[in-house]
Amino acid sequence: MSELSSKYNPHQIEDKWYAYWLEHDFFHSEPDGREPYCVVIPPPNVTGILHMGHMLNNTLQDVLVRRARMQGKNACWVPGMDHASIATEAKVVAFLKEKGIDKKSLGREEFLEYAWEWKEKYGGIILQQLRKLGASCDWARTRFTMDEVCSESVLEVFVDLYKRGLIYRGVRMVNWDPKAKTALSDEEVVYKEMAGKLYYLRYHVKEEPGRYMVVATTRPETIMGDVAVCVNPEDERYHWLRGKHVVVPLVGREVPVIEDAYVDKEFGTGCLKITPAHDINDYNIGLKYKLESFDIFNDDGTLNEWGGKYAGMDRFAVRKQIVIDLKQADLLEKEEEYTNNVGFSERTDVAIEPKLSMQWFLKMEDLAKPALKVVMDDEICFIPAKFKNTYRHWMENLKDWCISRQLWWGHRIPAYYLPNGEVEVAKSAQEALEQAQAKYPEAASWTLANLRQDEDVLDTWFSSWLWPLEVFDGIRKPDNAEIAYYYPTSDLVTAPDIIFFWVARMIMAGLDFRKQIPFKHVYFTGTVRDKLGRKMSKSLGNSPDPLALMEKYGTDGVRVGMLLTSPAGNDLPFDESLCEQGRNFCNKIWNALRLIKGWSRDEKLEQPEPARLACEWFEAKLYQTLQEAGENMEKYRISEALMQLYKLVWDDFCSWFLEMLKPAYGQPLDALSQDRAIGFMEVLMQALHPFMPFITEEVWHALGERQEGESVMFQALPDTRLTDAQREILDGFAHAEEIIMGIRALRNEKNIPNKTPLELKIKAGEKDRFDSIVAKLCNLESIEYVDAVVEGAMSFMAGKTECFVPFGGNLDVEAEKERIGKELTYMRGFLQSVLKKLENQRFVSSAPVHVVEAERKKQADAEQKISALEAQLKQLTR
RNA sequence: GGGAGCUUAGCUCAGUUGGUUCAGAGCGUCUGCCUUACAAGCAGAGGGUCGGGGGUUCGAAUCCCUCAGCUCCCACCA
Repeated sequence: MSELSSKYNPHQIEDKWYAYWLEHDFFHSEPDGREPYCVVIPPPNVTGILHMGHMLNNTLQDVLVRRARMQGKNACWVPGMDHASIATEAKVVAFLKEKGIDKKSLGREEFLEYAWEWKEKYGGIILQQLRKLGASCDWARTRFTMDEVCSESVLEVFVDLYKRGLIYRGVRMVNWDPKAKTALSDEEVVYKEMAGKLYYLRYHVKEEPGRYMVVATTRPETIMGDVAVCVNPEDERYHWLRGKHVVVPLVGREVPVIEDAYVDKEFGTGCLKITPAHDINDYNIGLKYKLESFDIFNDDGTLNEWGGKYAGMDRFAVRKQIVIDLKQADLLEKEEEYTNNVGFSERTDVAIEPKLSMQWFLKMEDLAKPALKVVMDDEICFIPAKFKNTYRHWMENLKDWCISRQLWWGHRIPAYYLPNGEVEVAKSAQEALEQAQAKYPEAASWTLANLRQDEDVLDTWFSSWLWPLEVFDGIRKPDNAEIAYYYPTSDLVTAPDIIFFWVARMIMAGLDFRKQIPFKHVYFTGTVRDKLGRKMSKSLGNSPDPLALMEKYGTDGVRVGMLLTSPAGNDLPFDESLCEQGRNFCNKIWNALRLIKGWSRDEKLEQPEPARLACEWFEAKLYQTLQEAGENMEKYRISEALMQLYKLVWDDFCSWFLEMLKPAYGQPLDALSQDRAIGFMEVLMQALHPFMPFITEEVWHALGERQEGESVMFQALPDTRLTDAQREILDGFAHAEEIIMGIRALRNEKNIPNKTPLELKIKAGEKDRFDSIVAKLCNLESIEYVDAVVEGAMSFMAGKTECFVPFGGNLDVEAEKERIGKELTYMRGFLQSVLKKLENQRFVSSAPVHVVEAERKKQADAEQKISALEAQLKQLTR
C-alpha cells in the first residue's frame, strides 16, 4: 500500500479520532438495562497541570473503562476537579500580588470574585490535557467540588454531622501555616531534615544569685513564651533546683523549675524550656502542670506584643537578632551544629508553627469502625492487598479530624454566631435564624444582620470524601435514578499516599451517608520515579512533561511505555526508553497493516496448504492468549496482560503467522488467507484498544469498510474458548517450532544464507502436519523421513527427534563431534540426577504419583536421546 | 523510636497450593543480516549457586529461624 508511510505517524490520527469519539458521544452514559461499570476520577486540583503521576493513573483508568465498555457494560467514567482550597488560594493570592493587589485589602466577597474569575480563566487545563491522553471520560458529567451540587451536599453533611454531635469546636494545638495563615491537618505537613543550631541558654536562678542552669533549644526566639523549665526528676544534677525559680533570659520573667519524666536526661543539658503555646509536647506538659500559656506569634509568623522589643519582626529574623542580643548579655553559653526535623507546609513550603487555636473537629471513632471492617473483610478489595495493613494501622490510631481552614476559597462553615453568644449550625443564615428564634425568646427581634457566619472554610477533603456520592447528586437526592444505578462504583484507581486523606474517608462517608461502600475495588498505583529512584517532583525538576512525551512518541506509545512496567503498587522507575518501546510497537502494528493491505489479491487462487495451517494455528494461539490476557485483567495484572498481547502481536502474529502466509516474491495472495489475516488483525486491534486507543481505531478502520459511527471500541471480542482440536494444534506446532529454530540456528552457525535451499531428513519420525510450514519458513527443498542416521550431514535434536541436514561436502567433522560430545556430557549428567532421585526409596514412596511418573519419563527421554547422540557420534567417527 | 514490605539475569519485573511445564519475560548486551511490511527491523546467542547463613522435607526461589542491605508508612525528642 504505497500511500501508507513506513513509519506510524500518530499526530493527525489522534486528534481525528478523539474528535470522532466526542462527535458520536461514545463516552456518554445514561442508566439503562445493562450492567453498569463506573469509575470516578480522583479529581485533580483545579490548578493542576498534567504530570507523570496523572498520566499513569488516568491511563490505567482508561484501560479499565474501555475494556468494560467493550465487554458491553454501560461504562461511565466521571471526570471532575477539586477546588483545592489552599493550593488555589495561594495561586490567586500570588496572581493578585503580581497585579499589586493585596488579599487583605480586598474583602472576602471581592477576593472570591477574583478567585472565580481566575478559576474560569486558568483552571481546569488538566481536563483538556486528559483528552490528549485519550481519556474516555463522560465529559457531560464533569463535576467541580464547589459547584452547586457539591457545595450544597457539603453543607448538608456538615449540618447533619453537627446535629449528631460528631462535629464540635475546640481549642487545639494545630499545625499553623503562617504563609497561608491557616491550620493544616497532620497529613498536610511534610517533615524535612534541616541543618540548624542548638543554642545553649543561661537561665539564672532567682533564689541563688550568681548560679544559672543551661537549657538547650533550637528555637531561642520562643523564650518569650517560656513558662517553666523542666528537668527529669531522676536527674541528680538538678536536684538543687527543686522548688526554685529561674529567670528567662532577656525577658526577665521568673518561671518555676518543674520535674517530669518526659525530659530526656541525655539530650542537650537535660533541661527543657516549656513553651506551651508553640510546641505540642510543651503544650501537653503545660496542661499537666496547669501552666499559663503565652502565644507570642501573630498569624503571619511575626511576633506580637508578647515579643517585647521584637514585636512585629518575623520569627526567623528574631532568631538571628536574639542570638546576638543573648551573646551581648552573656546569656549564650555556646552554639552547636544540629540537624533536626522541621515540619513544612505541603502547599506553601514554609515551616509550620505549632499554634493553639479554635478549630472545628470531626469525631472519627464511630465512622472508622465500619470502614475498617469492609476492607478487612474484602468487601472492598485493595489491589495489591498489602495496603490493607497500612489501612488498618491508620484506622486503629485515628485522631479527630480538624476540618476548619482559615481561608476564603472553599466551603464556608455554616455556623452562625448569635448576639447572645450562642451558635447555630444550619444550611443557610435564614434557617439558622429560624432555629435560633425557636430556641431563644430574645431572638424574636433578630434579623439576618444579627447573625455572624464563621469566617473559616472547610478542609478540601471534607468535600472530596463525598465525591462518589456527590457526582450523582446522591446526598441531596438519595433516591435519584443515577445514584441508584451507578453506586457503588466499580473501581477506584489512586495513589497509595492518599489512602488516608481520601480513600479511607470516602469509605467512611459512603457507609455513613448511604450505608453502602463507595467502590468495590481500589487499585493503588505506584509512584513514578526517575532513573535514580527519586520521586518526580517540581522542585527536583526531574519530571518529564507528559505532553512533550506524547508529542515525541505518540500517545499510544507513551501509554504502552507506562503500562508495561507498572504492576499495581509497584513504583515505576521511569525511563524514556520505555516510551521508545511503545512507539516501536505502534510502528510494528502499522507495518503489519501495510503488509496485509499491500498484498495483491487473487480471488481465484486456492488457499495453499501452509497458509491453511497457519490460519488454524494462529486462531488457536490467538484464542489462547486472549483467554490468558483476559484472566490477567480480571486480576488487575494489567502490565502482564499487555505484555502477553505485545508478544502475541509481535512474535506470533508478525514473526510467525505473517511469515507463514507471505506469498513468494511478486506473487498474489489468495483471497481467503487475506480475509483471515484481516479478521485476525481486527481482533488484535480490539484486544489492544483499551491500551492503545488511537492506533487501534485507525488500523481497525483501515482494515475494512466501516460505516460512519462505527468504532473498534464497541466490537466485542470473540468467544475464545479453545476446542480440544485447537489445543492439539498448539502442542503440535511447538514441535515444528523446535525444528524450525534448529535449522535457523544451524544456518546461523554455518553462515548459510536463507536463499540457499536445504534438505531435511528426519529419523524415525512420523510425518508431521506442519511439515509444509517448516519447509516454507526454512526454505527446504524436501523433508524426508529416514530410518538410519544420515551420513555426512549436520544434525540437531528437536526434542527427541533427530534431524539431519545434508550439507554439500565440507562438513566440519571435528566441530560436529565436539558439539555432540558436549551435548552427551550434559545429557549423561542430567540422567544421573534423575536416576539419583528415582533410586531414592523415600522419594518414590512419598512423592505424588504424577511427580514420580514425570521423573521416569525424564529418564526414558534422556536415555533415548543419549543413544541417539551416541549413534551419531559413532557415525562421524567411522 | 513504632509498623509494613522488599532483595530472582546488566536494568525493570513475573514466579498461585513446596514437585513435569522452574529457574522465566521484556528491555539492554553480543553475533550475523540493508531478505521485496517494518534497521523504530530480521535471525540467532550468551547471561542468575533466586541477598548471606542455618533449619524443616524424599524434594525449597517458594515454609521456618537468623544476619545483612534497601524502601515506604506512622511518630516528631528540645
